[in-house]
Amino acid sequence: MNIPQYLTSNDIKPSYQRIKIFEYLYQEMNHPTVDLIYKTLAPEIPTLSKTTVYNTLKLFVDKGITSTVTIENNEVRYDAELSLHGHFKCNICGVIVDVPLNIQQLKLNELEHFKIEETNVHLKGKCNKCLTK
Amino acid sequence: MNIPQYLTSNDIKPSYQRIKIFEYLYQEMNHPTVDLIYKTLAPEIPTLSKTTVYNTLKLFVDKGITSTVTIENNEVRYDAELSLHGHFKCNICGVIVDVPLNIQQLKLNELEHFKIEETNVHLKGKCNKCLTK
DNA sequence: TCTAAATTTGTACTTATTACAATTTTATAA
DNA sequence: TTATAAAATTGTAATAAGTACAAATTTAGA
Repeated sequence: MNIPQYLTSNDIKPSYQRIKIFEYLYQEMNHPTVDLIYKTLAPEIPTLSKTTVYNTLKLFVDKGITSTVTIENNEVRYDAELSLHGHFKCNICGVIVDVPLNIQQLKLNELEHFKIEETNVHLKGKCNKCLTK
Repeated sequence: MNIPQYLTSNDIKPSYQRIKIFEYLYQEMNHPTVDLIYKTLAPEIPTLSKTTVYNTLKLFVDKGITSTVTIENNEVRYDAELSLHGHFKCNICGVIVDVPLNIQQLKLNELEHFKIEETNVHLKGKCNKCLTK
């Protein structure tokens, strides 16, 4: 994955900050919060501002290369994985894992005449690791 | 539905405020925010405090007679409907409608050894009403 | 190199929610 | 009925995520 090229092809000028932020999202795939992104990147980008992180993620979302995960109501998380999938969050260790989803599974008669533009599936509980401890 | 009795049977003392707040939730079924509950009830309960609305909803959630709907990340909504269901929010008019769900539809092999304690399905798009305008 | 546009940054502001102490109400026992 | 303790409610202050916006910096083109 050539990130500058990927950004350019999505109508985003590949500035240093944008490349670094997308690189982090894409390589970690850890559904980070703005705060985690900021705290992780600030040491290597000493001038980084949290506003830039907010601005950049908003841009990524607008351009369609990142989606938001609102599995908790007091923080937004970000995800560079674009295929349809849900999320499971472990209430013990806090890890968020992707869950493959078949959209067909959710097709519902009740919404036949509705236009569904966004599908979010959020599961919570205890992950395998924490259960076997 | 006898609300005082219902609250009592769920280990909640049926104070005037609690009865009124639950009554609103249960009768309107409109997935209100704290703010909407407060603004709606304040005229009939002049001494009502927003903190009481927060406290009361937290109590309802703890006791299991209300659930939260985090379909938007900047506000929590509340729901007195306890059966498993999802939510659809219209991006135009803002209405939130319940969507029946079959849990079986979501059973996923990937989470076989996970313990799922909560399932949230949030859909967004345009409702029938707004589409035909 | 100069200039305009785009980007980044820092500060102030907004707003949902929480913390907490003071007040009020309720329930109980003398 | 009255005194008292516990519970509930209230108001204010604090917290924290996110936004607004203007100033500073960087980038790109002439």
